Amino acid sequence: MVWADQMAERDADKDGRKQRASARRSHRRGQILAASRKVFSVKGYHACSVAEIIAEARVARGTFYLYFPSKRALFEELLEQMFSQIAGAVRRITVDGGLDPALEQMYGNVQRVIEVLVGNRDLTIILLREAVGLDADFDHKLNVFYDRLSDIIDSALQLGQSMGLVRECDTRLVSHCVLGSVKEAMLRALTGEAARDTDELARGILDYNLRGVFKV
Amino acid sequence: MVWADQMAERDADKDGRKQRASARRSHRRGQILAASRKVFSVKGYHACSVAEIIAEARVARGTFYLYFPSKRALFEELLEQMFSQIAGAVRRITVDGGLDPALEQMYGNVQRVIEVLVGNRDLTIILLREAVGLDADFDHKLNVFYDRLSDIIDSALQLGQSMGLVRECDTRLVSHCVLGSVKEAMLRALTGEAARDTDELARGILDYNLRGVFKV
Amino acid sequence: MVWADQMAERDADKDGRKQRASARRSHRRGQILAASRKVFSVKGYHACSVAEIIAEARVARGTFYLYFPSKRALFEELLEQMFSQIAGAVRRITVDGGLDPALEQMYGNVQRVIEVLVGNRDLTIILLREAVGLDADFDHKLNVFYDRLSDIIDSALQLGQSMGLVRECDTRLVSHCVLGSVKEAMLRALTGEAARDTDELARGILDYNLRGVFKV
Amino acid sequence: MVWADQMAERDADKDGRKQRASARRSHRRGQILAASRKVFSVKGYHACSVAEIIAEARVARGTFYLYFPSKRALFEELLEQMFSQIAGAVRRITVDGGLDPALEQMYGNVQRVIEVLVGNRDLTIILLREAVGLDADFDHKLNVFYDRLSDIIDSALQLGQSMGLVRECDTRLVSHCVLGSVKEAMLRALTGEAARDTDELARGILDYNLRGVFKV
DNA sequence: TATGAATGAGTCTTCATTCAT
DNA sequence: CATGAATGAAGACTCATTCAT
Repeated sequence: MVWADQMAERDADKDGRKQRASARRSHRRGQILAASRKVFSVKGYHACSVAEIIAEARVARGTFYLYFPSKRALFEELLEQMFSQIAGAVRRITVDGGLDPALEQMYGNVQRVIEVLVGNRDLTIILLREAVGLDADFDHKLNVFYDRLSDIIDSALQLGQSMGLVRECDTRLVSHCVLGSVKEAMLRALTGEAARDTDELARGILDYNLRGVFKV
Repeated sequence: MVWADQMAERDADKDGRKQRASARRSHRRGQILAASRKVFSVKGYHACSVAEIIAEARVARGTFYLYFPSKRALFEELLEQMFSQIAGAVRRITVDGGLDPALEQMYGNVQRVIEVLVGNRDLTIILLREAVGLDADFDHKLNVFYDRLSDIIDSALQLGQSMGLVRECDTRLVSHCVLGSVKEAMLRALTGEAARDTDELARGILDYNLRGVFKV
Repeated sequence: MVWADQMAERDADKDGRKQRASARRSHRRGQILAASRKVFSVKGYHACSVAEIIAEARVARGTFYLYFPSKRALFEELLEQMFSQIAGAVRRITVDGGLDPALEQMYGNVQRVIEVLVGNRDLTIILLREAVGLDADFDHKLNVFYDRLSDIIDSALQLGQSMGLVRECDTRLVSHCVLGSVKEAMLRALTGEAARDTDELARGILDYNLRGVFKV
Repeated sequence: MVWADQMAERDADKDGRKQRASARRSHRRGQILAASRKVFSVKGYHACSVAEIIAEARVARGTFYLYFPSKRALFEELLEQMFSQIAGAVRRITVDGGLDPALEQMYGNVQRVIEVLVGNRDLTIILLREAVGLDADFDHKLNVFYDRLSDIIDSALQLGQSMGLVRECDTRLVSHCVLGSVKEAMLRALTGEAARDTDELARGILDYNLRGVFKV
């Protein structure tokens, strides 16, 4: 074997090792992330200690801090995941073509969000139940997130108004109402014992938001 | 002054002292209750220590435990207060006379609740933000409370349906939506910097819930 | 009524008041003393709080400190009572006449002590069980007391030796043994459910101490 | 070095580390146990705080709770040690051969017990002075222990009676006397400044118990 | 990289004692 | 004298984080 080959092989080795190491690395992270998701969703942030997380993850105490700087940071990352997934599911309503797409787009948004929430039951419960009250800084992050969501809703409403679809109203206030109705309905749907059909949920929530409870 | 008079006077004295003592007693309770309401609403249950409460209340550590068996019990009492006030503001819709009273009754409920919430800003924030995640037992209490509210809404919806006022829908789901919309809207209204007009809020929230966002 | 008579009457009044006051005073003390004796003997010094004592005595908190400078001082006084009673029951053996009086004197001592112990069951239990371990200062007092008792026993033994009644032995060591045997036997007798006959106890303990367990 | 060897070595390493860790672990326990033994024997259970124990043990607060669930549990373990050592030193008297072994066996028991007590001076002082009055549950344990000892003495006495060695007497009462005499004599011997010869002590105590104080 | 023993700041709670009425 | 509300020092215990191996 010539020199160059040896080098090449060594590099390959190194890469392999790195990849393996990296895979192991992310594996560890995943272990911890998954375990914490499970534990947090059952007992809540405050009621669950690092000890419980590492026990569930079958990882040593030190290892935990090898991958996460603190319990709080881990929690933040967990929620960050949710943020991006939900954010990814929501798309701004556009009016650049198609027939009556606005409504369909809204429905799509609602359904996609619900799917994300249902698909990440544990994370959703965490997000909806107690992602609040950790400290001022954290609360701020959460507010920003919900503000973003509510902004999207707000602008959709305004768009609807300009299109003559949405009635006269305080869109700011109504966007909060919309957000709240989705949050509560979903939390109930996820924590209730009976599993609900995603589509039905989406349809029910959307109907409520569009038409209210009145007959006419 | 004869013996009987002296006794009577002494008794009066004693009663007077007792009354004053009792007044002081409840005053202290009030001090602590108020201080904790303030502190909890700013920093949250977990982030605030007994030390902070007694500092705010300007009361000694021992005094705290003279009036409340534990930090947790104090918190529970705070929420219990809210529970009863809100519950007291909500009245079941009745149909035993009057013209179109149902709608007015709903409006009255919404407005009264909002008034209670606005009038107890700190408590409301505590209730809406983090009265959750303390422990299983406490969560249960909260759930029971919200269930009761949502039950009241539910039966109002069913009544409305039987009267032909409310459209066909999953009243259970919709009651959660209604509850959620009120919770979120109120939390935003109370934590936002701009104070909002109670009446306007009530009207906006009610409109949203009755008619949805659609024009027609 | 003439002046002198009035004065006399006033003085009598004053005395009467003083006496009554003093009687009340000692009455209060007695109340507290009795209550604490009861409570201490059941739960022990550390396990019983001032709150329990005043509850049992039906006396206000402040009143307690009107009669006793501290919980600890009260306890000391309780034991002091025991000390003097026991000390009063023990008399030095004398040889100044009578036939074989020494033995009878010993028996008398043992029986009188036992009577005191039995007659003050609560105090005895307190004294024998946990009058130890409060703090160095207190332990010292207790040691002094027991040393005095054991000294009395010691000198009785030495006297017995000089009279040819008591065998050759380390009287110091034996005096401790004697003391210990009485303490343990009495504690068992008093805390055991079956009440024992005082005379029988005295006889049994004395026999044991004089003749040991051996037949010959 | 082949793979299997590497693995073996790694395992050996791991084992080695574990063993060392375990050694360290028990070392820490020992440190704390020793420190508490010292502190407790001087100041007593109640008068000594966890702070003092960890100061003496030169260990952090958390470390204490790493090895013992509570101050009380530590204390219990300390006494448990004594229990088993003393219990191990006492053997039932048997009559299945040898010449006059019963007496020698008794002497052996007494001496072995005394050796244990002397060899664990601190623990003995703790046991004899204030292993009482902590709480009902603990007192019970202690009573059970002493009952066991006194039972052993009792049955030895009964055996002695059946063999014609021990005189007619209430063996129950006498067994308490014997126990008490040993307790008191040992406590005095251990807390007195002058160290005493074990053998002399044993002989003195045994003589006292067998023959009493009388000459004949 | 992985481990888990060690750390100590921080928390809640108790209770003997004081003092204004 | 009597009261009991108020005090605050002191205690036991927890748990997120660090670090030597």
